[in-house]
Amino acid sequence: MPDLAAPDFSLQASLSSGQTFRWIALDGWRYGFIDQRPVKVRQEGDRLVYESSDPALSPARLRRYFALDLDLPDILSTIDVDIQIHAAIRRHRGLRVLRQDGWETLASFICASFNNIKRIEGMIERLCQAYGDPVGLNGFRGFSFPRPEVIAGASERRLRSLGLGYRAPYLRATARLIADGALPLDHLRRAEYDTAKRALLGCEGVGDKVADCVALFGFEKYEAFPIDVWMERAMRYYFRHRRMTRKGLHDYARAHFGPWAGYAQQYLYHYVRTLRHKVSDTFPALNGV
DNA sequence: CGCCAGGTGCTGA
DNA sequence: TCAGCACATGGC
Repeated sequence: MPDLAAPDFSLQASLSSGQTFRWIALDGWRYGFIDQRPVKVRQEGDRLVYESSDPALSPARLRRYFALDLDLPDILSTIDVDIQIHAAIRRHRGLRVLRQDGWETLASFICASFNNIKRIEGMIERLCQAYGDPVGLNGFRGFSFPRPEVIAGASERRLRSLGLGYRAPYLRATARLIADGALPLDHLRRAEYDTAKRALLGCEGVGDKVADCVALFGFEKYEAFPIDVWMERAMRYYFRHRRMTRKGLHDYARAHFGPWAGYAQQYLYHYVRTLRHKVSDTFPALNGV
């Protein structure tokens, strides 16, 4: 079975930190999709073992998807600037920001707004069952993520029946934008962060937070610093700036962490989400204030 | 049951 | 520019 070098890597932290919604644990493997092709992976020490029936999924392709070409210790050293991020890094070292498909990331995070991860996973799975193509790998049966053209032609009623709620028209409108060529996602990969984010904000259902998630997880914009309710809560204790707006926290964090702020965000997000106690106990500086 | 969730769009100051 | 509000749904 093929494998590749995976130093400074935690598959578990990377797949369970809320950046991707489609990987399934089964028989000691993680099943998912890369380039619409099913693949299974497992970490063994500092090797990543994988299997796919499609030869197009080369070791180089997986290396890129899991960001194993980046020097993680070097990245972490640039964001390790205070005791809170230091604790998050110490706990989840090896977490990497995956390089996911741009369209799938955009569609997924439109569904993710004002929602919880369990339900997001269910919504996306039903979306794939309804509009994707059936694929299999060993005992795994799944569905590819639907192309924008297919979602663009879906009825709002049917999308709502999948549980998308008020996001249904947003998703369809965005799919149409992509299908019509009005938003060329291919260009965004090479664009600057500001340019990419501005373009993404032109989609319905995409505000600051979703645009930052898509820029970071789908278009390699590592300066992006998405602020959801968890990050906002943490940041208010963290930076003692409770009165700042979300935009204020966002700009402050980007300046604080620098060009790899997106990595800092992902470590902090996963850290506060996996604590057993409240965020205010982790960041006690303002207790009683 | 009530509260919460990887927020956004709209409105009115 | 910013605060306040409605919004669908289901997990817990």
